[in-house]
Amino acid sequence: MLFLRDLPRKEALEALANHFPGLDLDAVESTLALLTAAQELLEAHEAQIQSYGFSRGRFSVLMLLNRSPRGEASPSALAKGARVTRATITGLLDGLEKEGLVERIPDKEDRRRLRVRLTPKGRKSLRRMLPHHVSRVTSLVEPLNKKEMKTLVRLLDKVVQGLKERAGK
Amino acid sequence: MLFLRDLPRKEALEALANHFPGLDLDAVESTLALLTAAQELLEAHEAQIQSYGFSRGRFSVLMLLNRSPRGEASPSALAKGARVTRATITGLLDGLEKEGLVERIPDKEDRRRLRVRLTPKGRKSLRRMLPHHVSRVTSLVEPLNKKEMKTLVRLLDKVVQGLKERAGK
DNA sequence: GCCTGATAATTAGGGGCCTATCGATTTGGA
DNA sequence: TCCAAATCGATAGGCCCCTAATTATCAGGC
Repeated sequence: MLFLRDLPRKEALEALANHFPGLDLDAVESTLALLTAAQELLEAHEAQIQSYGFSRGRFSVLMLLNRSPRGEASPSALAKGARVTRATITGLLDGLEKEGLVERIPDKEDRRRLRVRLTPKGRKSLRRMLPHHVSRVTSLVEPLNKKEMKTLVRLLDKVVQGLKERAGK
Repeated sequence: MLFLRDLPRKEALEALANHFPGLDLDAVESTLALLTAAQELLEAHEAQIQSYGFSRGRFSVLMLLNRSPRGEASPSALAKGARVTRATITGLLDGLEKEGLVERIPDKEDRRRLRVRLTPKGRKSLRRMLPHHVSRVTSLVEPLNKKEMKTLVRLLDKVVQGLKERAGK
């Protein structure tokens, strides 16, 4: 962020233009809009998840399990899916297990492994919040009509694509 | 997030449609694109800040100070600007002070207060990274042409506006 | 059948952020 | 004038996430 979010956008731009003459103000403005929107969206999303009483990490684990074949997955797979380290998964599972939402089952084929499984309570908990969650999340784009939605997807894909291409510096 | 990011978008949508018949798939798709993009953008941004050796919080504090009248601000003001609590600012200032980038100065008018000031070293540190930061951040929207930028701003503003309206439940 | 190296999950320790609370100070109304 | 409420920064304790190291197990080459 350029940390100008608190200023009216116009002033923010002028402030920047003063410090960095030759800046493409349209680019700055859209960047600002982009990053600000990104932050607001994720904050809103996080707040919603917390309203169910879960942290983002725990919610991720539950969602991933819910989607897996038999409501089961290895900690490593969960780590990959939730985009956190295996160490973090250990902690998340500790919490979820203590709440009785998941259980750890030793794997007899490979004794290094565990299988993590949703308990009935965990499944129930998910079933209670999922419909609300989906409808709530989906309502994010409610202000847009179909055509605008498609345009938004296209433009965001472009930006993200550029991000990935530039990732290798 | 609906935690379908790892699936090809088409499959993700079908998976959802199975569980929630009657869902507006266009809305889901754009929501998915929106949240995914938001996360990727913020992650890239965070990574960039960390490449300067700062946490997001510390970077915020420096940026806010850099913009204030005499490179000074109260901890409370910094908390508001950086969108963290005063408790968090205390910790961030501890770190920045230890690195010699800011200093805490007692306020003689109101002895509850402090003034936090950029040290010359802090100022120098900012000057070194700011141009790079601005150009790098701005390059996010490089893949878009002017018209697309304006469209993106308009659509994102709509979404964020809707977010705020819905904030009061 | 062993050793070497990979892989699984955990542990240890750290940073960032939070809420709740505290002690000091200022302020404003009776 | 005085006292209750508000405000300021700091502290305590908790959760989430990280990296690095640890322990247990497995797999492949000899």
